Amino acid sequence: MNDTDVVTAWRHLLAQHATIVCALERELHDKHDLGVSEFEVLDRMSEGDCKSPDGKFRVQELAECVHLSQSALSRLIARLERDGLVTRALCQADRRGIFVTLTEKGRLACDEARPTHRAVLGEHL
Amino acid sequence: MNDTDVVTAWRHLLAQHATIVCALERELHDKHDLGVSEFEVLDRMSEGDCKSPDGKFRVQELAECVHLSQSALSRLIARLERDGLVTRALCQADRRGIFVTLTEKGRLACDEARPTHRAVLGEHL
DNA sequence: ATGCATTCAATGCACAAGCATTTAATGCGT
DNA sequence: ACGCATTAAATGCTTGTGCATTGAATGCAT
Repeated sequence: MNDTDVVTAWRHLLAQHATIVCALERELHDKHDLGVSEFEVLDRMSEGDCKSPDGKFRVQELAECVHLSQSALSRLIARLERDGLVTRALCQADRRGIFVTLTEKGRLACDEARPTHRAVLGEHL
Repeated sequence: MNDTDVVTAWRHLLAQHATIVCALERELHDKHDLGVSEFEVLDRMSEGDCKSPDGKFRVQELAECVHLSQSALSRLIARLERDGLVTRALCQADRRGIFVTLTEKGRLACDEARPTHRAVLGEHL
């Protein structure tokens, strides 16, 4: 793969990313009052992905899942908690860590938003 | 393409994007004191891409090129101008618009950074 | 047991991005 | 010629992000 091809591929990736993120942001925000990253986190949690061996969610792991920094995810979780979509609970085993859990409201919001999410992706992929 | 495949493809795209942007940001910043968007704009200009029919660069067109909003690009251009990499000049034909031009310093900076940029892309694509 | 390095999450801070608005210039219709 | 809608770019404002730091808890070595 020569330089020109690499650059072409990269620009294609950038364009796709920009288009889709932008479309998702609009749709998810308008119809479900959710940001892309917010939905991504909820979606991962509802799948039981990024789970600790003990079965709950740690900030660190969720962060890697959605390609955000630890601090960004800390604040994102704070927003989700403020909106009642997740709860933060102390982890007794290691009291430095916290467990993040989907609330019923959170699971519901995610389930409602998922079709929109999938539809937008379907249009563009 | 079913839902699962679409989501898999999307997550792959997100992961690639995050990894590459992150790597580019680090390398370009450390070695050339440039951000990813900054380089992208300089690179496009050095190619003569995103050009007006009359042969100069308008903010609007550059913005579309690099998938940024008009306001974001306005400020980006301001930063590049502050650093002496581009100049803004009034457009006599339509004095609402401005022409953005690469300076010699800008062209040089871009030429120096390009190998780094291509190398990072090569590693990840 | 005590000290020290390490780890997890939260926070202060700086900065880039988008939206909405503003300012200036243009073109069009009457 | 005048007003009015339109367009280009800049700017005020808010928000999300990352880096660096902090604070608390842990584990390990002595």
